Amino acid sequence: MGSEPNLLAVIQSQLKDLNKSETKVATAILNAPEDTTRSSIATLAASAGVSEPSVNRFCKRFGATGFPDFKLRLARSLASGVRYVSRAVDFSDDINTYPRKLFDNAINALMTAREELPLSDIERAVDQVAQARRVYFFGLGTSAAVARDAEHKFFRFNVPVATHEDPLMQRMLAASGTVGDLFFFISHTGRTKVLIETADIVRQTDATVIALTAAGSPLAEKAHCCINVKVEEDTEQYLPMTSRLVQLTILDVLAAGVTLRRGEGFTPHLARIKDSVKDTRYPQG
Amino acid sequence: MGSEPNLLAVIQSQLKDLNKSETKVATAILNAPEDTTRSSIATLAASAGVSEPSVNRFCKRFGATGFPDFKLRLARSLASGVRYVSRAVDFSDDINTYPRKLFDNAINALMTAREELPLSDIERAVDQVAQARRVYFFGLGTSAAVARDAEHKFFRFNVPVATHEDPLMQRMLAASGTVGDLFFFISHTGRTKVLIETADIVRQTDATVIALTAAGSPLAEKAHCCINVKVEEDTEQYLPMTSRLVQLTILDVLAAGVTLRRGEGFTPHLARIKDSVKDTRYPQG
DNA sequence: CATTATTTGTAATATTCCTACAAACGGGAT
DNA sequence: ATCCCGTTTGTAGGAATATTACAAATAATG
Repeated sequence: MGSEPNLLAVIQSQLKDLNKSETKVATAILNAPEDTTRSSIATLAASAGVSEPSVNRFCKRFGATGFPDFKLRLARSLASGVRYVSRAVDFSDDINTYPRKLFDNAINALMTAREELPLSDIERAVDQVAQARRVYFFGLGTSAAVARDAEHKFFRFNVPVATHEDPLMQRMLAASGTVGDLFFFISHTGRTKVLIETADIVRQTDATVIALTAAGSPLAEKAHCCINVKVEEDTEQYLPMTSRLVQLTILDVLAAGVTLRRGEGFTPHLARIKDSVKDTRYPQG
Repeated sequence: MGSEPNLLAVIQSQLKDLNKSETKVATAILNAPEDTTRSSIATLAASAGVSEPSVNRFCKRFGATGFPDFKLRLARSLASGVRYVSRAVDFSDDINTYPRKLFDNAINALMTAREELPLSDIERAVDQVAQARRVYFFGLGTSAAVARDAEHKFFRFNVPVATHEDPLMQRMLAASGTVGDLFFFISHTGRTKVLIETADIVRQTDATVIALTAAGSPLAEKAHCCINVKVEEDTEQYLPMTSRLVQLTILDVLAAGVTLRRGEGFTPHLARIKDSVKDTRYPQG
């Protein structure tokens, strides 16, 4: 199920390429999207000041099979998070708009990712992690924080785990890889030179490379197993925000997968780890 | 917009109170909710093995005015995040279910948070950060990774920013705080003793304390300004997953807020920082 | 076992939607 | 300006879809 981009946004963006009656229909819908989902084609035609077939043609123009299908898509769009047509925060935003926009973007990214989860890649990655003798999480910049988070998750599986932000350290460790070692690269762009070079070094050993990065990127090419994160983000202009949320969630998925692989007998071990921090906290309530 | 409870969940929960044909309809819908939104009442009636009026009655029983309205509600439910009634991953899950569950949980947490954004707290926090002479991000465990991420975001504002995971270091820095210093505490539970003690130490100075943590927690009490993250998560049994996503997104919001506060003249500065890493990457394409 | 309440289906009706076609409109050439 | 052609828009009839009224069947109760 390829989740389409927000329908309202699409209509908005094509607004100037529409003819007269289509424009009328478009503005009517944009003005009252919620109502549109509840109205009949006759009602909408009336409130737009056009005939019913015009509405029908409008719907087909936007990929629907007809008006009912269009309403369904619209309802989905409205429910699915993003309310603002323009997603980027700009200087005309204020406290009432930009927090929502950012949350909308985050939600949208996760929903998109959810629809296109590379389940087989995930499964292979879980296998690799579950079997690994040692795991390194390497990332730079924003992804370094993600790598750190991964470390916090994966040490629980009784596998030595390490994170390093120092590229030299990363290279040397990469060169020392052997069978059973797993190098887990995290990168939003997949085009960071030093990371790619390091991945290259790993490939000259018997160790395994997993990449959590953009599909088709140079880093993805180097990996034995790549989990593609496809997030449309204007990284050139803004900071990567949503991509790291997706990355973190995918790491959660991997961790859950390894837990399931370990089986029910493993839960006491996890519980012991949890218990160990109990005394560092004030009790609830 | 009061987000109604998930329609599938409602149907599921009332399943045993339904009569024979209603049960048939319910199971048909639960088995193929996506398809249902696309089918006509005749199709659904056939696949459930009942008559059309039975389907219609079923729809009305669940609050819809009729079948089309029901489909609309169903579409909304499907789009709006959580699909599974039970959210926790357990050992009966497999690759086809647990990744989705985890994503559902993440999306749900963000949607919930979006509906209850503490805008005035956010605004105050933005003020504080924008004016600060120096900012420290303190977190432990999972929140340490969040703090690290925050550091990566906020150094761009020409304010000295630091993160420390060492509690002793945190204490000493806390004690050295003066007017203009901002100590930003990040914690899921808000009950971590050492963090709270450190916040206490800050309060004995002229520095400011901001907390990104659970409402009503001991840590929240210590803060001049607290941004409450209300995420229902069974932290006792599982690891905090969704809460850190919300925290990260809120930090994005704060960063955006500070950017807006700095004004349009500040963008060249941000662009310069971005440009500085350009040569570390292979060009796109 | 009869009676009544509930459930379910049939068939007719009402609503909604779509298609074919014709009229109106607009732009370009003579 | 006027004719022609392509596009746009509306009208009207017909098809699909959904709803209602009612009757048959089933289950529940005394």
